[in-house]
Amino acid sequence: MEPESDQDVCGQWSETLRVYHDTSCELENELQSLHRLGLSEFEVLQILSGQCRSNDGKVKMKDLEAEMYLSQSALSRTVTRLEKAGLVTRAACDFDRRANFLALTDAGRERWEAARPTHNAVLRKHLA
Amino acid sequence: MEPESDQDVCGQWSETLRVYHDTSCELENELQSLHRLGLSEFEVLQILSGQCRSNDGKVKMKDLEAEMYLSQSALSRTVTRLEKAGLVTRAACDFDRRANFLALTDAGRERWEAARPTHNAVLRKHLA
DNA sequence: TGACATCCAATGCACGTACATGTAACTTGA
DNA sequence: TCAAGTTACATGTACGTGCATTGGATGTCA
Repeated sequence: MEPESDQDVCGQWSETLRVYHDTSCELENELQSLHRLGLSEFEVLQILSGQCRSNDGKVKMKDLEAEMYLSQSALSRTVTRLEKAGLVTRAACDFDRRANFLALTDAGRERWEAARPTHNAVLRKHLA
Repeated sequence: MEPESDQDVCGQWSETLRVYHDTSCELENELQSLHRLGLSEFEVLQILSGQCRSNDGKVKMKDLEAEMYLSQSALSRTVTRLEKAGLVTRAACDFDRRANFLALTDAGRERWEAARPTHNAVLRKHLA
């Protein structure tokens, strides 16, 4: 907890920028070219897959939003793209008809499982 | 150099995402509201100021591009915005008329010096 | 010199994101 | 019970970015 100079934090920020840009750029390219998925699309599939915290296969938009660095509107459109691609389904919630339950389709789970090794490989390459 | 599990790299990546998004989001907001500067605009001013590596006050677009995580086209437009705002000047290079020399105007240096404390404060807050 | 490749920067275009707003559904309190 | 406030999600709009292409300048080599 010693005080840090401006140079220190500046250098730390540069390093963060480097890692972030290099990694997310390659993630974007690899996921897009190998699996036709944008990075935030992959991240939605990842969460819906139950990989992070267990779920019964259904996740509300609000919960999804809380786990992602994406605005509500961007998330809405991302899910729309995934829905049009047949990878997720929107289902109305019986108890609160404002809310949507999202779930992976079979195709969605297959696509995610196919893309996961690619995602992990890039992370290993840049962070290991 | 021990092998890292998928969980390890995944957690590391989550942490990087958190730091990156929290920090750059607040940088963007603070610089915009207090100094009418976007983050990449500030970064251009920062480099032109000679803060990083010394320069004679003139920097070529290509050199700028090499120091930023921004495409050539995005950089070209960013500089156009700064030029329209009267913060930088484009000057043709005598020796290579393909190249542009960029330089801060007085207003550009003033804006950068005003914004620098804001930038540093946000970095300290998130990285210290 | 001339023909062709390479390089620098600008621009048309498509796309993803954030902000502001709209719409419908739920909640609260008198 | 109903009006006002709140919440969930979608959508209009503006904007910054990347990719592909263009135009002009420089380099290369025969």
